[in-house]
Amino acid sequence: MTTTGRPEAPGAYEPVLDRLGDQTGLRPSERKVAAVVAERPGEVAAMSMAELAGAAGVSEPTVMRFCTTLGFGGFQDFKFGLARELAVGTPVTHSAIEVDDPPATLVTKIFDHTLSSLDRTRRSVDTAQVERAIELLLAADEALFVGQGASGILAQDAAQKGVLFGIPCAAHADLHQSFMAAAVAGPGTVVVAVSHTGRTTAVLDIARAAKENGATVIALTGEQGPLVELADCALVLQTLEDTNIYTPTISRLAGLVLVDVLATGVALRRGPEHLERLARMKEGLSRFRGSTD
Amino acid sequence: MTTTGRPEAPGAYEPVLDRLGDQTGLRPSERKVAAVVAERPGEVAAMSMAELAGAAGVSEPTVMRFCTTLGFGGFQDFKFGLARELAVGTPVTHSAIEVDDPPATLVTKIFDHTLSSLDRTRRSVDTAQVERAIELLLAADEALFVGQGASGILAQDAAQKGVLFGIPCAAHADLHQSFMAAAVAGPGTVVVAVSHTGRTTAVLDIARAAKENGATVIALTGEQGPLVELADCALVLQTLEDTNIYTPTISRLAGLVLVDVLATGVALRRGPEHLERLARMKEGLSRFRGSTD
DNA sequence: CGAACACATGTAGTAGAGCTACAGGAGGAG
DNA sequence: CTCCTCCTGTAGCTCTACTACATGTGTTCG
Repeated sequence: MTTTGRPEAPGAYEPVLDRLGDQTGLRPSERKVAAVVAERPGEVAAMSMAELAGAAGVSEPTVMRFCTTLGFGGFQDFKFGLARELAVGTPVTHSAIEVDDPPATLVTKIFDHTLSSLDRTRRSVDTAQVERAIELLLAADEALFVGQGASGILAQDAAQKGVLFGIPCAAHADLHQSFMAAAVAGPGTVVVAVSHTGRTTAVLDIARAAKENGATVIALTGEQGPLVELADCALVLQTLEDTNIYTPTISRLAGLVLVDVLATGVALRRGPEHLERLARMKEGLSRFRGSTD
Repeated sequence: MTTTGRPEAPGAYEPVLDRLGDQTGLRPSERKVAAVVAERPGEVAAMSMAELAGAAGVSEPTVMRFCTTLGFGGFQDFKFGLARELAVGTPVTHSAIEVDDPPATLVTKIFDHTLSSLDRTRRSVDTAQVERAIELLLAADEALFVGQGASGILAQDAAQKGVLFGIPCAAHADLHQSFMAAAVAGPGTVVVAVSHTGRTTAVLDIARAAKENGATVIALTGEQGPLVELADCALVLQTLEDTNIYTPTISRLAGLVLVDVLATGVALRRGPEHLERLARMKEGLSRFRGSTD
């Protein structure tokens, strides 16, 4: 965006609630403020300075100091940061799922966690690599999506977007088939290797085989590692630390969105007549409702 | 939450930017304000009343009237609403994808759209139906996930969460297999029928067959329709109007998150020893890195 | 065709918000 | 015990958001 200090959108983003925990560097009375904020962030977002000061049992300047200590320009700035964080969903760290949560709470917590996690992922996406991936896909004659387990589903999803990519796309359920396809690949093939861990051996083997045949390899992964080193282009998706039971979903969601970005990017660059074909196809699809989705 | 008029979190939620388009009911000079807000919402969120008035070329009370006309309590309230909406991502309606968008813009727009769309979906989820679905799954002996095309991938993903559900889960790539499975289903079987349109004939047939055999049917769909009428429990996910090329993804993402909610809900209710088994399994998985994801 | 009305807009004024400079007081070191 | 340092609250200032009122403009009806 801009490089001025004046925030265009509400400020450079650093998690607010996270920092309330490590009270190092916070003065004693400021911790009272932190406690109130951590306890009822929603209410605090609607409070005035005097109200928050009263609720915490301190004076107004203390609240002010609390804000500046946290790195905000002032109380207003702090409130916006808080509102922003609340809007995007309370990170699960602060609202861990409990065994006796009713379904309504469960829905809220999981959606919140998903939203805030996707939000963070967005900020970590390397657009240069995305651009490169789009170019590689544009130059390719065919694409092969490879992944195992959860990542396999992501690969299949990507392959379904073949019409957008405008080239033949495949994602084999069986990795042996993928290996065979990679073994006969040529310079015109792009292999998109999906692996959350970045070290799935089967996927690595396939990527390596493809590369030896002169094919291009795009890595879609969650961590640095052997797959990234091997690939011509690496899309690394940072998600929140995976600590919970239901975790792998987040990275998969982030992957899906990124595949969307790639597909859309490629489709747009293929020019107007390609987009027209897509529109016609969509129209046709909707007319023959009842057999597809 | 609370039932008081005083907003706990920043206000009852109604899209702000959407309403800037239909300028019916807006006074001429208020439209100048609306234009500025629609054009540079990010900057506006950081402006004071005087600044916005200056930017729009009107007086401060006009800005004030603009806010109240939109249904906000005042300028502050409006700013919070705006900030909230910006935080969660600008809906694509207001930042449609252009052919010449650079990748960075593409990433931002698509992520924004996804986030805001998921945000809306969250608000429309019927928690009573979620609770019912969880109960049905808890009572079941086995689960069968059915879907075609994009929804098929969703079904597969759900089936992969079988360990969480704690019962045998299947999702056949071939719908004939699904039909056969449904044909031999009994009262202990839960069929989760996934269809974005809610009128996919093949899926409907399978659901109907299962129901005739006494199985329970949970519908996971995007619209009211025959599937919902047929089902014992209907999870209807409202997403933004599907107008764009890359649309189906949103509904699929929403579906994934909801499946997450179901899986987590079921797992939690199965009791501590089930959770322990899960933890052990996860640990085992991470140790044998290199073959799974 | 003109007068009166209603509506839209800006001007003036007020209470309170956020922020700053300064002084008092508690706690620890010498 | 005394001094120094850091923390906290008091007092005051500026500018903000908001309200009441007056002016102007467009429209309708006699």
